[in-house]
Amino acid sequence: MDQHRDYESELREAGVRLTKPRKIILKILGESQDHPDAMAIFRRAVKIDASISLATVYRTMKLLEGLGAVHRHSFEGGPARFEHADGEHHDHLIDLDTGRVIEFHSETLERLQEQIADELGYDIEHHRLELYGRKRRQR
Amino acid sequence: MDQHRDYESELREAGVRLTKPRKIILKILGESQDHPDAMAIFRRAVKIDASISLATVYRTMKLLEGLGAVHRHSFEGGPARFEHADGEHHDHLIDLDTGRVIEFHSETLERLQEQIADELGYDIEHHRLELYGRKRRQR
DNA sequence: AATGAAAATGCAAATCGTTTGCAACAAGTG
DNA sequence: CACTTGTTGCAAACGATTTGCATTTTCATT
Repeated sequence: MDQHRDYESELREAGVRLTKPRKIILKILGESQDHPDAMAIFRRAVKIDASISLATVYRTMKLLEGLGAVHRHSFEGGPARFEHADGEHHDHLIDLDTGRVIEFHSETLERLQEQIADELGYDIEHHRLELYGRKRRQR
Repeated sequence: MDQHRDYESELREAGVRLTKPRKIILKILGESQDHPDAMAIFRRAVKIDASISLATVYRTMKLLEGLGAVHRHSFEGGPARFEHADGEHHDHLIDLDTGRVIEFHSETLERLQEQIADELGYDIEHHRLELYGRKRRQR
């Protein structure tokens, strides 16, 4: 789909102001390939503008989440981590040794979930699938 | 498998003392068909013994989790919820309107997950699959 | 049944991640 | 450039959970 959404325009259209902290956070999210938590975003932001506060990071993440611009993930034992909502839907495999997050997608799996919910008489609003594992040593 | 594990014996074998609070909590867990959180367990426990403290509930849940006697689930937005580890593995469908938790199991789904992890070069330690949905109105 | 060492408890204070009230401030309109 | 309103930074509040510590319990031993 849209590989490079123009979040700044989207925000403006949504009627929210394009402030300095927001621009900086948006930039950071765009450049992040990992899944940073609020504190990590805050630390990166402070390097660009020392006056940014952690509260604003949290407020901005909530705003962006509401606008569908970022996804919030609450992996086991740890603060929420974020990723910008570019790209397509995927699930996550968390490396228990490094904390690294690997994204994957399986259409079969998606359909299977829907089928299961359907059999239980439910419509899925959203779902959460996380695999926690360790790199297989050797081949 | 084991439909009625004798947790009291297991605890003793594990070298932990069978105290009054622990017996009460174990009893509550055994009788709970829902997935109570620490506060709910605490409230039920207080009815049996008014001197129990919330801290002990938390400590006991951590202990039981470590012994594999209970599973801890951190569903979206809310405190951790627990269930005793009887029965077989299953995943959860959370009713967004009522908060009710419905358990389900799919061997196909389990195998699919393993296959995906395998392709990524990982061994799954455990996983978390939660479907969030609403009851389909009508047939 | 009485003894004692070790473990477990209750309480309150501390912690972590996150949210909020409020006065000062900045964005976008005209 | 001024005004209106949204947004910020700060610090205090928050909910869930954990912890330090003095006091109680458990349970193996007498």
